[in-house]
Amino acid sequence: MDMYFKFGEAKAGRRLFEGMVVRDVVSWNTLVSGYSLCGDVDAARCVFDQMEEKNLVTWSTMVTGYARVGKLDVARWFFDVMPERNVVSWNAIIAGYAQNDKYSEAIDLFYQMLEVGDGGRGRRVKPNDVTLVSVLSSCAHLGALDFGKRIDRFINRNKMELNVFLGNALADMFAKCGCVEECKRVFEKMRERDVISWSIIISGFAMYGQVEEAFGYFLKMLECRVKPNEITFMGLLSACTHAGMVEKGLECFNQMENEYGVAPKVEHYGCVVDLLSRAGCLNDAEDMINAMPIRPNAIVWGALLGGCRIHKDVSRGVRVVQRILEINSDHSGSYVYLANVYASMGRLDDAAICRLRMRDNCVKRTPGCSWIEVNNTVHEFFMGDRSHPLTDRIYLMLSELGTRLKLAGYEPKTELVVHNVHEEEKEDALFTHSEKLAIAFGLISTSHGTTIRIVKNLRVCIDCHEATKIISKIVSREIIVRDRSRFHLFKDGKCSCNDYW
DNA sequence: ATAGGGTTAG
Repeated sequence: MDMYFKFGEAKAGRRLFEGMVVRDVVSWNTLVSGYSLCGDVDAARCVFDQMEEKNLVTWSTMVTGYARVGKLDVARWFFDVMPERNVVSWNAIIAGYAQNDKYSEAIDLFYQMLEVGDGGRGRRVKPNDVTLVSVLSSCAHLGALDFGKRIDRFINRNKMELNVFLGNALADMFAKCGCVEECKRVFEKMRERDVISWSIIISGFAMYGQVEEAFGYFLKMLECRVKPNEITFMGLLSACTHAGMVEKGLECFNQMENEYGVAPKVEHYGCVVDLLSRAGCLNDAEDMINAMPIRPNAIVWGALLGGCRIHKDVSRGVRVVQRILEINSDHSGSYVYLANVYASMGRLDDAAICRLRMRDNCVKRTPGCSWIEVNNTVHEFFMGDRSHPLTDRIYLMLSELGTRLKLAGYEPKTELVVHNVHEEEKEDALFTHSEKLAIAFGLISTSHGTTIRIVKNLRVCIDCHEATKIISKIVSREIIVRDRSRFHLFKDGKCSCNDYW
């Protein structure tokens, strides 16, 4: 019966169930999980409501079913009211949160799992490898290295075997938390590796712009006769993008289909357009979009727009904005670009109209956010944020940094700030960027010489990048920033990205 | 027998 459901044959599964002479709770559960597997939670719920005898499995199935379709509140309700819970029920709800991008909540629940167990009789439930996979994946997304390291110690202390799932999750956590060497160590230690393991280590090196290592592992992967997939090639292509290696990237793009039989998807085109655009090959980038066999999305055009901004190609930029707004009228980057172009030409009225249009369409820019983990707590900062308990000391540190930065020759890069404020206000706006707040907090709350690790949701801005380089020198600290697509290692006044990002 | 897990451009 579950075979039918696995192949999406819900009706056949149901017919088989109807024909059964003796039905026990297991056959009912199979029916419920079958519907849930096909994505039809409502049907699963309907069966659930008809069942007279329910057990742990029935309840857990409902938790998974609702989580799978993104109805987390309902999943949580089932989890909260179920009469007893075992490790699988906990895993179901934790995975549900993690898979719906609620990483902090997933980790909170993991803590609760350790504390309360099944809730009813106070019996503790011990996490297993499946639990840790979801928790590690959440750490990876949050960049929560300290917490990830504790999970690593838990694995070692309990002598848990690094199976391919757990090993992959652990290696990916290290890669995404700024420790490629640890990622490598885990990868080498794993007894079994699949295409996902190889893709993780390749994109791990890609995030640091280490092309040689990324392609080195690609060659080893081929030697081990593991077939690369579309995600492996995303890793390789983004390695080329992060290092500005146009020729190698194009070669890789051509080979993926011709030699390895992996058809490029819109994501791969996006990556190559980004590669060409950053390098200033705007004609080639635009030609590539126009010749694509699949429909370009707003992200592909957005990559070209980014290049127009870097290389100040205004006329192409305005043309690209039109194409983006045709596809997605909510694209905040386009409005901001256009407004800045008008403003820089002195057409302030047009700039204002553009911003009004953005507001009328209720387009919101994603607010910049940075966070830093200190003593197992994640501290989050937004631009101009004054909500942190240590705000006074943070701003004191910021102004001290400001003075020392200017002495060291730093000049605020105000050109990209909105154009209707005074020069001094622009500088203030720059100086309270979330990234600088997080760095200032890191400086006052960690001991001298400690590496500061920041994670941010957007790409690092040019001014923060310049400022962070100098800060790393004047305070003699390594500062590691993970932005939305790569790592920057600031040390002694320089950044590992060589100012290419 | 029936429930739980990892990688993807901007």
